[in-house]
Amino acid sequence: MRKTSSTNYSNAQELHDHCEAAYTLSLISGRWKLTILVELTKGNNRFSLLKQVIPAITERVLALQLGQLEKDGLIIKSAVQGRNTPKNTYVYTLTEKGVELQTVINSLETWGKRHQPVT
Amino acid sequence: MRKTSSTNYSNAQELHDHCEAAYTLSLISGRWKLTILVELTKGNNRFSLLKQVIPAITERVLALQLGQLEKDGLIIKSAVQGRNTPKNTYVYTLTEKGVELQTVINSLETWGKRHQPVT
DNA sequence: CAGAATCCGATGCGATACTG
DNA sequence: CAGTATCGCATCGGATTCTG
Repeated sequence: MRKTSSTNYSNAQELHDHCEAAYTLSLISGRWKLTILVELTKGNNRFSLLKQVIPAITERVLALQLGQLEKDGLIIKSAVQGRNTPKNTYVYTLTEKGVELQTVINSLETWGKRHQPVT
Repeated sequence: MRKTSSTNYSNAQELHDHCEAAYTLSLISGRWKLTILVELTKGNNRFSLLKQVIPAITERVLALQLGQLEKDGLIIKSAVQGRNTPKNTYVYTLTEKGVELQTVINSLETWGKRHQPVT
């Protein structure tokens, strides 16, 4: 439920409408989104797998960010047919859009490697 | 004044420490930072100029984001010597790090151009 | 297995008014 | 000119508990 009337909202909206970079940025701005995308490319494509490899994330937030990534068309959630255990199992896969984000992530990473202050 | 004890904070910290991409992302994640960086490359390098070309931003937020960009070493703020009007005038210029961010911004923009749904 | 529900603290951004 | 101070609302992310 968004307050579509707030200046906050409309500012963001307008920004995304005429600045492609800002739009792209908004899709990957979430604490765990980059991590999730990376893990998906590694093949960790189920909810429980993601939880395992990203221990610090809570189920709530994982579900939240997966939902946003799906809504934004970066990933697809599909049900898995288990023959004898047809339970609620899903796999998350990257879409074409999601795969092409790799380029962006790479450039973020390259810049970070060059300029992140040593800790 | 940060609550360095919160999980929220430490999660972010650790993420930035071992994921270069997330670190880079954090530096440009602010509603107006991309816009500011772009305007700086165009030569709109003073506080009042930035206000003019980005009418929707408030002075508070402009000062805030300029401060963060400076703290992160992306821009430098330097005083200007007016001969007869040596008032408080400053120019903001991109550092080497800031200039090299252009590559990243370009890739964000390229992706956005290809994939942003038409409105 | 894959979440939904509820609660809450931390942060972000906008509005307005004031200042060296 | 270039901010700072105070306020208030909205969003984000974490903790915990419950469910089809």
